Amino acid sequence: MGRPRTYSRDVVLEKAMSLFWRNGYKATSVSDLVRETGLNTASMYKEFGGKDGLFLEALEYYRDHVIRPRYKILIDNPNLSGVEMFLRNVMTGAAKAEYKGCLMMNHLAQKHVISADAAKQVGAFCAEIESLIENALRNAQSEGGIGLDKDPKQLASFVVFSVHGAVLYGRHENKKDVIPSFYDTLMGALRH
Amino acid sequence: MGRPRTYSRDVVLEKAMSLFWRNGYKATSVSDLVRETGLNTASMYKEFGGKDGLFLEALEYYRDHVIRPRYKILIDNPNLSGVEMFLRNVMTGAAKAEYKGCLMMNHLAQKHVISADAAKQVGAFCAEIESLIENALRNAQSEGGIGLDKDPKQLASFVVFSVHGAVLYGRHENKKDVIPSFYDTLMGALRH
DNA sequence: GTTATTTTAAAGTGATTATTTTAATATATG
DNA sequence: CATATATTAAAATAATCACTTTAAAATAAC
Repeated sequence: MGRPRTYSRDVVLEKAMSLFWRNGYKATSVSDLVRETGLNTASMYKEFGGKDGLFLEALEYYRDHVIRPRYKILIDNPNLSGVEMFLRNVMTGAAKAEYKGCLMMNHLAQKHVISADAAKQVGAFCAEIESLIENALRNAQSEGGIGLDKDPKQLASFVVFSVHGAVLYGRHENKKDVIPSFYDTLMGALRH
Repeated sequence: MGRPRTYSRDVVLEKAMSLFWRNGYKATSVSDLVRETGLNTASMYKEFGGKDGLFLEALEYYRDHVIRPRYKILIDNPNLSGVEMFLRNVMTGAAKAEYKGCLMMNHLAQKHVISADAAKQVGAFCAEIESLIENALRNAQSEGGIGLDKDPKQLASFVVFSVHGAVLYGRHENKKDVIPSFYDTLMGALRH
């Protein structure tokens, strides 16, 4: 009952995500959000509670619709080749001209500017990837892909650390051509 | 002649730098800046032209007073041990609890929010470090510290890429203990 | 078709944003 | 001591900030 809404929740979240991704939480205003999403101000507060709530849901949307398909590769291939493919994807992505970084990791450099809930979400997101990679590396080790002297947990942290590097380094407009070469250097570090 | 200023330019820049470092450009307001530095609003605009100008000078202050002493180690030791010491410093720094990242690299994730001049400054800063490391690695190669099959320029990019990783990854409050171990993994990647 | 319910459009909220202006204050020079 | 010069304090600016309120509009149930 009542007047039907004219907006699609997913369309709104998709557009809000894009804005937060490109400009960051602080530099994205509520008027930017309502203008770009088409969502009415009152409806935005009714639906998401405010800018913080919309940001939090945009983070979840990003995780579920942008990143989850990307690390499906790690779930389907929980082994060394899964890690290889994942890391190669990250590096080729970061080498693209219009690279925007990662919505989550971008906000690590502005952690105290976002809400505590949002910061927690960012941490959980990175931990989730790290544990997927750890699992893959553990399998890789038992298959002989990486040496028994290695610590899969530590190596998984190192891989995610490298992803963080790509997220920031990929923002340099020059330097784009060298990024894919990091893939080989990193995989060498995993094996040796 | 005229009324003497009651502020010290360096003290103002030091405090402004701290604010921008901790909160980022966008989340640091002019009223924050005048309150914290003690500098009067009118004097701020007279001396620095505005928030953008103050930020730009804070970046320069950071480069000259915070980072330059840190990569003096690369100038005094333009070889493999210089790179080792530099990288170890970065990793132990990023592992500290109160780690704030790098004022310059922090703003890579919010590049379009800062002025074009500031963004250029950030790029030049990273390029400067990269060329110092390249020089050190070139010497390391002729001294036999790293193999002749390696490309010093590419390795230097990889090292700076790793510094970017530390800057972001170091913002995770948990995960602090694993960061120093990345040093060994990275140095292994340089040698092998 | 009335009523209850929900969303919309649009104006209004006070606080904060970066920046400017006005006038008082403090010094160096003549 | 007067004057020129520069910095100060403090008020004023218009724009934007996140957010709220009011009332019109559109539907479902009765």
